[in-house]
Amino acid sequence: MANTPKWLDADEQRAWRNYLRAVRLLDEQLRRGLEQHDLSHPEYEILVRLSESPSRALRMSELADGIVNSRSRLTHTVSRLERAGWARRQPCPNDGRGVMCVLTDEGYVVLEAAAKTHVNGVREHLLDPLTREEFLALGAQLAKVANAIDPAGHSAF
Amino acid sequence: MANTPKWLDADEQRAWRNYLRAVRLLDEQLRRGLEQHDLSHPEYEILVRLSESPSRALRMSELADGIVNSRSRLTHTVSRLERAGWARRQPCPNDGRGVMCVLTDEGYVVLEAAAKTHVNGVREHLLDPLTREEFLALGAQLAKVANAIDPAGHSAF
DNA sequence: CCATTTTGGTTGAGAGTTCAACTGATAGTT
DNA sequence: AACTATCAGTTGAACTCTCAACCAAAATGG
Repeated sequence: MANTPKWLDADEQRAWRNYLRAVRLLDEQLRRGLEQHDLSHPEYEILVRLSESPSRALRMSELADGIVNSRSRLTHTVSRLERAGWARRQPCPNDGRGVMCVLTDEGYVVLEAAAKTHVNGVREHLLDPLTREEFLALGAQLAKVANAIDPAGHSAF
Repeated sequence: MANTPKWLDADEQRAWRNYLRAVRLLDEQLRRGLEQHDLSHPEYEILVRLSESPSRALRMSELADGIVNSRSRLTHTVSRLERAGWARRQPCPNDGRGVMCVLTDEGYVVLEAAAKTHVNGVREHLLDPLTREEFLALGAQLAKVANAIDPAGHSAF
Protein backbone atom coordinates (compact mmCIF):
# COMPACT_ATOMS: atom_id res chain seq x y z
CA MET A 1 0.00 0.00 0.00
CA ALA A 2 2.51 2.59 1.12
CA ASN A 3 5.65 3.41 -0.79
CA THR A 4 8.78 4.74 0.75
CA PRO A 5 7.67 8.18 1.91
CA LYS A 6 9.76 10.01 -0.63
CA TRP A 7 8.93 13.61 -1.41
CA LEU A 8 8.34 14.91 -4.92
CA ASP A 9 11.27 16.43 -6.78
CA ALA A 10 11.09 19.99 -8.04
CA ASP A 11 9.64 19.13 -11.45
CA GLU A 12 7.07 16.81 -10.00
CA GLN A 13 6.17 19.34 -7.39
CA ARG A 14 5.56 21.95 -10.07
CA ALA A 15 3.47 19.58 -12.13
CA TRP A 16 1.38 18.65 -9.13
CA ARG A 17 0.71 22.26 -8.22
CA ASN A 18 -0.25 23.02 -11.77
CA TYR A 19 -2.65 20.15 -11.62
CA LEU A 20 -4.31 21.48 -8.49
CA ARG A 21 -4.45 24.99 -9.80
CA ALA A 22 -5.88 24.11 -13.18
CA VAL A 23 -8.47 21.73 -11.84
CA ARG A 24 -9.79 24.27 -9.39
CA LEU A 25 -9.82 27.16 -11.78
CA LEU A 26 -11.59 25.11 -14.41
CA ASP A 27 -14.10 23.82 -11.95
CA GLU A 28 -14.86 27.34 -10.83
CA GLN A 29 -15.36 28.53 -14.41
CA LEU A 30 -17.71 25.72 -15.28
CA ARG A 31 -19.60 26.13 -12.04
CA ARG A 32 -20.28 29.74 -12.91
CA GLY A 33 -21.50 28.76 -16.33
CA LEU A 34 -23.99 26.26 -15.02
CA GLU A 35 -25.05 28.64 -12.30
CA GLN A 36 -26.61 30.82 -14.98
CA HIS A 37 -29.02 27.99 -15.65
CA ASP A 38 -29.65 27.32 -11.97
CA LEU A 39 -27.80 24.04 -12.11
CA SER A 40 -24.95 22.66 -10.07
CA HIS A 41 -22.41 20.37 -11.65
CA PRO A 42 -23.81 17.19 -10.10
CA GLU A 43 -27.30 18.18 -11.19
CA TYR A 44 -26.10 18.83 -14.70
CA GLU A 45 -24.42 15.48 -14.94
CA ILE A 46 -27.49 13.65 -13.84
CA LEU A 47 -29.56 15.39 -16.48
CA VAL A 48 -26.96 14.53 -19.11
CA ARG A 49 -27.00 10.87 -18.20
CA LEU A 50 -30.76 10.75 -18.22
CA SER A 51 -30.97 12.48 -21.58
CA GLU A 52 -28.56 9.95 -23.08
CA SER A 53 -30.69 7.04 -22.04
CA PRO A 54 -33.10 5.99 -24.82
CA SER A 55 -36.04 6.16 -22.44
CA ARG A 56 -34.71 9.29 -20.73
CA ALA A 57 -34.84 7.31 -17.51
CA LEU A 58 -32.34 5.43 -15.37
CA ARG A 59 -32.35 3.62 -12.09
CA MET A 60 -30.88 5.44 -9.15
CA SER A 61 -28.17 2.84 -8.85
CA GLU A 62 -27.18 3.20 -12.50
CA LEU A 63 -26.92 6.92 -12.02
CA ALA A 64 -24.83 6.53 -8.91
CA ASP A 65 -22.45 4.11 -10.59
CA GLY A 66 -21.98 6.14 -13.73
CA ILE A 67 -20.94 9.20 -11.86
CA VAL A 68 -18.47 9.20 -9.00
CA ASN A 69 -21.19 9.84 -6.55
CA SER A 70 -22.33 8.44 -3.27
CA ARG A 71 -25.81 6.99 -3.01
CA SER A 72 -27.03 9.47 -0.46
CA ARG A 73 -25.72 12.41 -2.40
CA LEU A 74 -27.57 11.18 -5.41
CA THR A 75 -30.77 10.95 -3.40
CA HIS A 76 -30.42 14.55 -2.24
CA THR A 77 -29.52 15.82 -5.68
CA VAL A 78 -32.39 14.05 -7.40
CA SER A 79 -34.71 15.46 -4.75
CA ARG A 80 -33.59 18.93 -5.72
CA LEU A 81 -34.12 18.18 -9.39
CA GLU A 82 -37.55 16.85 -8.58
CA ARG A 83 -38.42 19.94 -6.60
CA ALA A 84 -37.34 22.07 -9.54
CA GLY A 85 -39.42 19.96 -11.91
CA TRP A 86 -36.51 18.81 -14.09
CA ALA A 87 -36.85 15.16 -13.08
CA ARG A 88 -39.28 12.88 -11.33
CA ARG A 89 -39.20 9.51 -9.62
CA GLN A 90 -41.11 6.37 -10.52
CA PRO A 91 -41.21 2.97 -8.89
CA CYS A 92 -39.16 0.39 -10.75
CA PRO A 93 -41.37 -2.24 -12.42
CA ASN A 94 -39.05 -5.25 -12.07
CA ASP A 95 -37.52 -4.57 -8.71
CA GLY A 96 -39.68 -3.44 -5.85
CA ARG A 97 -36.70 -1.80 -4.17
CA GLY A 98 -35.66 0.15 -7.22
CA VAL A 99 -36.50 3.71 -8.20
CA MET A 100 -36.44 5.04 -11.73
CA CYS A 101 -35.41 8.63 -12.27
CA VAL A 102 -37.06 10.21 -15.31
CA LEU A 103 -36.08 13.38 -17.14
CA THR A 104 -39.06 15.70 -17.63
CA ASP A 105 -39.66 17.78 -20.73
CA GLU A 106 -38.88 20.92 -18.77
CA GLY A 107 -35.69 19.25 -17.63
CA TYR A 108 -34.75 18.54 -21.21
CA VAL A 109 -35.26 22.16 -22.20
CA VAL A 110 -33.11 23.39 -19.35
CA LEU A 111 -30.46 20.83 -20.14
CA GLU A 112 -30.23 21.89 -23.77
CA ALA A 113 -29.61 25.47 -22.79
CA ALA A 114 -27.17 24.59 -20.04
CA ALA A 115 -25.27 22.21 -22.30
CA LYS A 116 -24.53 24.98 -24.78
CA THR A 117 -23.01 27.15 -22.10
CA HIS A 118 -21.18 24.26 -20.57
CA VAL A 119 -19.63 22.95 -23.76
CA ASN A 120 -18.53 26.43 -24.67
CA GLY A 121 -16.88 26.68 -21.29
CA VAL A 122 -15.07 23.39 -21.71
CA ARG A 123 -13.93 24.43 -25.17
CA GLU A 124 -12.83 27.86 -24.17
CA HIS A 125 -10.99 26.93 -21.02
CA LEU A 126 -9.75 23.43 -21.67
CA LEU A 127 -9.70 22.66 -25.39
CA ASP A 128 -8.64 25.97 -26.84
CA PRO A 129 -5.50 26.50 -24.72
CA LEU A 130 -4.23 23.09 -25.91
CA THR A 131 -3.59 21.51 -29.25
CA ARG A 132 -5.83 18.63 -30.10
CA GLU A 133 -2.96 16.22 -29.55
CA GLU A 134 -2.21 17.65 -26.15
CA PHE A 135 -5.81 17.46 -25.11
CA LEU A 136 -6.24 13.88 -26.23
CA ALA A 137 -2.99 12.97 -24.52
CA LEU A 138 -4.33 14.55 -21.37
CA GLY A 139 -7.40 12.41 -21.63
CA ALA A 140 -5.35 9.26 -22.17
CA GLN A 141 -3.12 9.97 -19.20
CA LEU A 142 -6.06 10.64 -16.95
CA ALA A 143 -7.74 7.47 -18.13
CA LYS A 144 -4.76 5.58 -16.77
CA VAL A 145 -5.05 7.43 -13.52
CA ALA A 146 -8.74 6.73 -13.20
CA ASN A 147 -8.30 3.07 -14.04
CA ALA A 148 -5.56 2.70 -11.50
CA ILE A 149 -7.87 3.95 -8.78
CA ASP A 150 -11.04 2.25 -9.92
CA PRO A 151 -10.32 -0.57 -12.38
CA ALA A 152 -13.91 -1.75 -12.26
CA GLY A 153 -15.27 1.60 -13.37
CA HIS A 154 -16.41 1.58 -16.97
CA SER A 155 -13.80 3.98 -18.18
CA ALA A 156 -13.78 5.20 -21.73
CA PHE A 157 -10.41 4.29 -23.17
CA MET B 1 -16.50 35.13 -25.55
CA ALA B 2 -18.67 32.39 -26.97
CA ASN B 3 -17.61 30.17 -29.80
CA THR B 4 -19.97 28.58 -32.21
CA PRO B 5 -21.85 26.19 -29.94
CA LYS B 6 -20.25 23.14 -31.48
CA TRP B 7 -20.37 19.88 -29.56
CA LEU B 8 -17.30 17.79 -28.80
CA ASP B 9 -16.41 14.99 -31.19
CA ALA B 10 -16.20 11.42 -29.95
CA ASP B 11 -12.50 11.53 -29.03
CA GLU B 12 -12.82 14.83 -27.27
CA GLN B 13 -15.88 13.62 -25.47
CA ARG B 14 -13.99 10.60 -24.20
CA ALA B 15 -11.05 12.68 -23.09
CA TRP B 16 -13.31 15.07 -21.26
CA ARG B 17 -15.10 12.29 -19.43
CA ASN B 18 -11.80 10.74 -18.46
CA TYR B 19 -10.77 14.09 -17.09
CA LEU B 20 -13.87 14.35 -14.94
CA ARG B 21 -13.60 10.80 -13.76
CA ALA B 22 -9.93 10.92 -12.86
CA VAL B 23 -10.14 14.25 -11.09
CA ARG B 24 -12.98 13.10 -8.90
CA LEU B 25 -11.54 9.73 -8.07
CA LEU B 26 -8.20 11.25 -7.20
CA ASP B 27 -9.81 13.92 -5.10
CA GLU B 28 -11.73 11.31 -3.21
CA GLN B 29 -8.62 9.23 -2.55
CA LEU B 30 -6.64 12.17 -1.25
CA ARG B 31 -9.56 13.34 0.82
CA ARG B 32 -9.69 10.00 2.58
CA GLY B 33 -5.96 10.12 3.22
CA LEU B 34 -6.13 13.52 4.86
CA GLU B 35 -9.21 12.51 6.76
CA GLN B 36 -7.07 10.11 8.78
CA HIS B 37 -5.29 13.15 10.15
CA ASP B 38 -8.49 15.09 10.72
CA LEU B 39 -7.71 17.48 7.94
CA SER B 40 -9.67 18.60 4.91
CA HIS B 41 -7.89 19.47 1.71
CA PRO B 42 -8.26 23.25 2.14
CA GLU B 43 -7.00 22.96 5.70
CA TYR B 44 -4.02 20.95 4.58
CA GLU B 45 -3.09 23.45 1.94
CA ILE B 46 -3.18 26.30 4.36
CA LEU B 47 -0.87 24.46 6.73
CA VAL B 48 1.50 23.71 3.86
CA ARG B 49 1.67 27.35 2.83
CA LEU B 50 2.26 28.48 6.38
CA SER B 51 4.98 25.91 6.91
CA GLU B 52 6.77 27.08 3.78
CA SER B 53 6.92 30.64 5.00
CA PRO B 54 10.19 31.39 6.86
CA SER B 55 8.31 32.76 9.83
CA ARG B 56 5.61 30.10 9.59
CA ALA B 57 3.14 32.94 9.30
CA LEU B 58 1.28 34.63 6.47
CA ARG B 59 -1.31 37.32 6.10
CA MET B 60 -4.82 36.16 5.40
CA SER B 61 -4.75 37.91 2.04
CA GLU B 62 -1.54 36.17 1.02
CA LEU B 63 -3.07 32.86 1.92
CA ALA B 64 -6.20 33.62 -0.03
CA ASP B 65 -4.27 34.65 -3.13
CA GLY B 66 -1.94 31.68 -3.13
CA ILE B 67 -4.73 29.19 -3.11
CA VAL B 68 -7.78 29.36 -5.30
CA ASN B 69 -9.88 30.31 -2.38
CA SER B 70 -12.44 32.91 -1.56
CA ARG B 71 -11.80 35.26 1.32
CA SER B 72 -14.74 34.12 3.36
CA ARG B 73 -13.92 30.48 2.90
CA LEU B 74 -10.43 31.19 4.15
CA THR B 75 -11.86 32.88 7.23
CA HIS B 76 -14.02 29.88 8.02
CA THR B 77 -11.23 27.41 7.39
CA VAL B 78 -8.71 29.26 9.51
CA SER B 79 -11.29 29.45 12.27
CA ARG B 80 -11.51 25.69 12.19
CA LEU B 81 -7.74 25.36 12.30
CA GLU B 82 -7.65 27.75 15.22
CA ARG B 83 -10.30 25.79 17.06
CA ALA B 84 -8.24 22.64 16.55
CA GLY B 85 -5.12 24.40 17.76
CA TRP B 86 -3.13 23.99 14.54
CA ALA B 87 -2.99 27.71 13.79
CA ARG B 88 -3.68 30.98 15.54
CA ARG B 89 -4.39 34.56 14.54
CA GLN B 90 -2.39 37.64 15.40
CA PRO B 91 -2.96 41.28 14.57
CA CYS B 92 -0.75 42.50 11.75
CA PRO B 93 1.88 44.99 13.03
CA ASN B 94 2.08 47.23 9.95
CA ASP B 95 -1.52 47.21 8.86
CA GLY B 96 -4.26 47.61 11.42
CA ARG B 97 -6.72 45.86 9.16
CA GLY B 98 -4.52 42.88 8.52
CA VAL B 99 -4.47 39.55 10.30
CA MET B 100 -1.51 37.23 10.45
CA CYS B 101 -2.14 33.51 10.50
CA VAL B 102 0.52 31.58 12.38
CA LEU B 103 1.24 27.86 12.31
CA THR B 104 1.49 26.42 15.82
CA ASP B 105 3.94 23.72 16.86
CA GLU B 106 1.09 21.27 17.16
CA GLY B 107 0.01 22.26 13.68
CA TYR B 108 3.48 21.54 12.38
CA VAL B 109 3.47 18.09 13.90
CA VAL B 110 0.11 17.27 12.38
CA LEU B 111 1.20 18.63 9.04
CA GLU B 112 4.31 16.46 8.96
CA ALA B 113 2.27 13.34 9.52
CA ALA B 114 -0.44 14.33 7.08
CA ALA B 115 2.10 15.27 4.41
CA LYS B 116 3.55 11.76 4.42
CA THR B 117 0.17 10.23 3.82
CA HIS B 118 -0.71 12.82 1.26
CA VAL B 119 2.45 12.55 -0.79
CA ASN B 120 2.16 8.79 -0.77
CA GLY B 121 -1.35 9.17 -2.07
CA VAL B 122 -0.29 11.49 -4.85
CA ARG B 123 2.51 9.13 -5.79
CA GLU B 124 0.45 6.03 -5.68
CA HIS B 125 -2.56 7.34 -7.54
CA LEU B 126 -1.16 9.96 -9.88
CA LEU B 127 2.59 9.46 -10.37
CA ASP B 128 2.86 5.69 -10.41
CA PRO B 129 0.24 4.98 -13.07
CA LEU B 130 2.12 7.30 -15.44
CA THR B 131 5.66 7.47 -16.74
CA ARG B 132 7.61 10.47 -15.57
CA GLU B 133 7.34 11.99 -19.05
CA GLU B 134 3.60 11.57 -19.10
CA PHE B 135 3.21 13.11 -15.70
CA LEU B 136 5.37 16.10 -16.49
CA ALA B 137 3.51 16.54 -19.77
CA LEU B 138 0.28 16.50 -17.83
CA GLY B 139 1.61 19.25 -15.60
CA ALA B 140 2.70 21.31 -18.58
CA GLN B 141 -0.65 20.97 -20.29
CA LEU B 142 -2.51 21.95 -17.18
CA ALA B 143 -0.23 24.91 -16.65
CA LYS B 144 -1.43 26.21 -20.01
CA VAL B 145 -5.01 25.65 -18.96
CA ALA B 146 -4.54 27.45 -15.67
CA ASN B 147 -2.77 30.37 -17.30
CA ALA B 148 -5.49 30.72 -19.88
CA ILE B 149 -8.06 31.12 -17.13
CA ASP B 150 -6.02 33.22 -14.75
CA PRO B 151 -3.00 34.76 -16.44
CA ALA B 152 -2.21 36.88 -13.41
CA GLY B 153 -1.92 33.88 -11.13
CA HIS B 154 1.65 33.03 -10.20
CA SER B 155 1.73 29.76 -12.05
CA ALA B 156 4.71 27.51 -11.89
CA PHE B 157 5.80 26.90 -15.45
C1' DC C 1 -8.59 67.81 7.53
C1' DC C 2 -13.08 65.74 6.54
C1' DA C 3 -15.54 62.86 3.15
C1' DT C 4 -15.21 59.11 -0.03
C1' DT C 5 -13.52 55.03 -1.73
C1' DT C 6 -10.99 51.03 -1.42
C1' DT C 7 -9.05 47.19 0.97
C1' DG C 8 -8.78 43.38 4.60
C1' DG C 9 -11.34 40.52 6.89
C1' DT C 10 -15.62 38.67 9.34
C1' DT C 11 -20.41 37.17 9.81
C1' DG C 12 -24.70 34.64 8.97
C1' DA C 13 -27.92 32.50 6.07
C1' DG C 14 -28.78 29.14 2.55
C1' DA C 15 -27.43 25.41 -0.16
C1' DG C 16 -24.57 21.15 -0.81
C1' DT C 17 -21.94 17.05 0.96
C1' DT C 18 -20.82 13.27 4.03
C1' DC C 19 -21.56 9.81 7.22
C1' DA C 20 -24.11 6.65 9.92
C1' DA C 21 -28.43 4.82 10.90
C1' DC C 22 -32.60 3.26 9.06
C1' DT C 23 -36.62 1.11 6.11
C1' DG C 24 -38.25 -2.22 2.67
C1' DA C 25 -37.54 -5.59 -0.68
C1' DT C 26 -34.92 -9.49 -2.61
C1' DA C 27 -31.84 -13.58 -2.34
C1' DG C 28 -30.01 -17.52 -0.05
C1' DT C 29 -30.11 -21.22 3.38
C1' DT C 30 -31.71 -24.79 6.03
C1' DA D 1 -41.84 -21.53 5.31
C1' DA D 2 -38.78 -18.94 8.43
C1' DC D 3 -34.23 -16.63 9.19
C1' DT D 4 -30.58 -14.16 7.84
C1' DA D 5 -27.84 -11.48 4.74
C1' DT D 6 -27.62 -8.33 1.26
C1' DC D 7 -29.16 -4.71 -1.74
C1' DA D 8 -31.67 -0.17 -3.06
C1' DG D 9 -32.66 3.91 -1.51
C1' DT D 10 -33.86 7.48 2.12
C1' DT D 11 -33.29 10.33 6.20
C1' DG D 12 -31.25 13.61 9.38
C1' DA D 13 -27.49 15.69 11.72
C1' DA D 14 -23.02 17.79 11.40
C1' DC D 15 -20.11 20.14 8.65
C1' DT D 16 -18.36 22.90 4.50
C1' DC D 17 -18.82 26.25 0.89
C1' DT D 18 -20.81 30.38 -1.39
C1' DC D 19 -22.78 34.69 -1.49
C1' DA D 20 -24.06 39.07 0.03
C1' DA D 21 -23.98 42.20 3.71
C1' DC D 22 -21.22 44.16 6.95
C1' DC D 23 -17.37 46.56 9.96
C1' DA D 24 -13.09 48.77 10.53
C1' DA D 25 -8.72 50.57 9.00
C1' DA D 26 -6.12 52.61 5.24
C1' DA D 27 -5.62 55.36 1.14
C1' DT D 28 -7.39 59.09 -1.83
C1' DG D 29 -8.45 63.68 -2.78
C1' DG D 30 -10.79 68.09 -2.67
